[in-house]
Amino acid sequence: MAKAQFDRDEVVENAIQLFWQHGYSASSMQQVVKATGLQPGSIYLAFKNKEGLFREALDAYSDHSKKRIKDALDGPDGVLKGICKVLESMIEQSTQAGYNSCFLIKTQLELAAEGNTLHELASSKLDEIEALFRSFLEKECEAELAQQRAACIMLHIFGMRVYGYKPDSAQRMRESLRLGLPWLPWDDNDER
Amino acid sequence: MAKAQFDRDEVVENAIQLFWQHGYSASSMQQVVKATGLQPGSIYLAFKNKEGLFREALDAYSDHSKKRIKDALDGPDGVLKGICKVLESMIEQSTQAGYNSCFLIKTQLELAAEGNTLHELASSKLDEIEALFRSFLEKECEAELAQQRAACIMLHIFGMRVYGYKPDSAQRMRESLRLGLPWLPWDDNDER
DNA sequence: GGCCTGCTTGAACGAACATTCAAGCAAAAC
DNA sequence: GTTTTGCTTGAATGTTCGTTCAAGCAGGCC
Repeated sequence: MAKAQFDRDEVVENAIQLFWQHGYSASSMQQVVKATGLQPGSIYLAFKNKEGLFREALDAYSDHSKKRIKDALDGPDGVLKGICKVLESMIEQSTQAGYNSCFLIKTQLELAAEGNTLHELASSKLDEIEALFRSFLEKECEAELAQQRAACIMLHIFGMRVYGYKPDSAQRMRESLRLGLPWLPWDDNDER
Repeated sequence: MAKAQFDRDEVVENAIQLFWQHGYSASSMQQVVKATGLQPGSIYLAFKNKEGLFREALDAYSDHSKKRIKDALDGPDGVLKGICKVLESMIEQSTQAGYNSCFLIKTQLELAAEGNTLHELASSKLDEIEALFRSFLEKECEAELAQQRAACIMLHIFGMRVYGYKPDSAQRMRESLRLGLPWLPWDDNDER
């Protein structure tokens, strides 16, 4: 018997790039074939169909995101400082050429029709990220406050993921974060 | 010569509903034909192509949005109170069945490829809305502060337009707004 | 060595896509 | 009343879509 001759993670990584950039509907299987280097038959055997590959790409993207957040919040400077770093890195991303918001948010908006399973998958992944912030915040304050603050963080993240398309918006976003999340230990040196 | 036998505004309004719900790529001309009641030939004569109709829909949606904001901020209770009302009405919208974020934001994210003219059109419309808030705020405070506050409002609006998909998020959004925009005259009676 | 198993290949499929255009038609112009 | 003008019709166009599948192929197993 022959084992799969491709690296599944690498294929999924390429799929993330394609789907993240163009969205679900605007990514054709022809583009997928080109981006992954696989032939149609191999893709359909390994992932069942376009939706299966997309689902796996969304999963992998979400895992990366959660890992990055966990690592930052588990870091030596503590939870609150870690949150600041995560938020600042998102601002940083928005200044780079080819900035593309967040794959989960784009998917949630694109496939927002009621009951669409990919929309719901993206929503649940975003919920998990909010739950992640909440669980870390519960080390710092009581449960209800932690939940409210996690929601407030998500609202600001969502805002930045859209506002980031505006050129030269980084400074404005930094100011807004300091105003909207005053309980975070902002470093004024960051505020160039 | 025969004049157009359809009501252009009505057609555009139907196009808004379709494109707003499904996005640009996932709306087929067949669906457009059904939604508008026009035959393909009439659509192509009147709007040139799918992109032309979409552009006109985006224009009309943006005009409606700006008008609603202007009316609220010109209202008898003053600019700041008007802003509160606009924001509260957005929270209200998110609680309704079939909630669908904001057409401009969805378009900006869906067609985010560098240089896409529809992406840029949506971006410029969002900029105009920010400029609208700024011009009204300049009646209340100095220019630089007005600009910063307008940006902060937009960030919160963007956040709500995404966070609103989460069930039962209305109360959390109200709290976040009061915390993030403390210079607005919030009515505690609204805070059920 | 010869069979089996299961991945790979890529041409082919029907369906759906955006768009076109010749023919039909009705109101305006004279 | 006749001609002209320009919107409407809807079948047809060529392309691209997601997906399938028979044939090819190569390592694992006896």
